[in-house]
Amino acid sequence: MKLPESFYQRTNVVKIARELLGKGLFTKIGDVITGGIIVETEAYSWKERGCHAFGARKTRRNEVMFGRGGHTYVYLCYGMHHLFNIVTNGEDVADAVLVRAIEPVEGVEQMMARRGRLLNKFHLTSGPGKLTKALGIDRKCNGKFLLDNEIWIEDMGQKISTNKIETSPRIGIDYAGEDAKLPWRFTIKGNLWISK
DNA sequence: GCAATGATTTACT
DNA sequence: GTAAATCATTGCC
Repeated sequence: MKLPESFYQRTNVVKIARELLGKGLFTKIGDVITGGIIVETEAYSWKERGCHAFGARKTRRNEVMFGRGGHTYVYLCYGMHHLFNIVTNGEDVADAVLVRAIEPVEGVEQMMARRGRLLNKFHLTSGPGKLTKALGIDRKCNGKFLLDNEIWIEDMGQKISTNKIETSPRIGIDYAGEDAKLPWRFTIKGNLWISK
């Protein structure tokens, strides 16, 4: 069952990031469905420097973050990796959740083929750039609605208890100064697909 | 118009 | 452990 629009449109992006753990992320591209369980997320808000929309600075790249919650924000980093975000909150509030890692469930063969067959399965989706490649997400997927049938999030009926959730500072945003220390990264304790 | 750079991954010294 | 790959977006000229 897909998560309802109202899930994304709540105002607390940190809480949404935590609740997304254990949910299923799926894509259907060229009639092939691939996806898995979300095991690692990070929250971003326009109120802090780590976010592209810091200070409510609206540009063509990040404008989708200013839309209503429930859309995707896909962006190319380091010239070769796509990063997948989920827009949250209401119109004109630029908050988003970065999905950093999933545990493969659906279409594993297809994901291996996309990533190249030389890898062991723990490297398949254990990082933000890797999971987008495995799921076939690229910048053409920017701005998709999560209740359509190309990219969506499902409630897997799986509940992650609070003591299974680990919080830590976000990764790769040293330039954000003090904001880089915010404990806005969430992982499922002990899961093997979490990025290092 | 143009140069600088990043929410990363991979391979190599 | 460190460096190269590689390009859309950004911000300044």
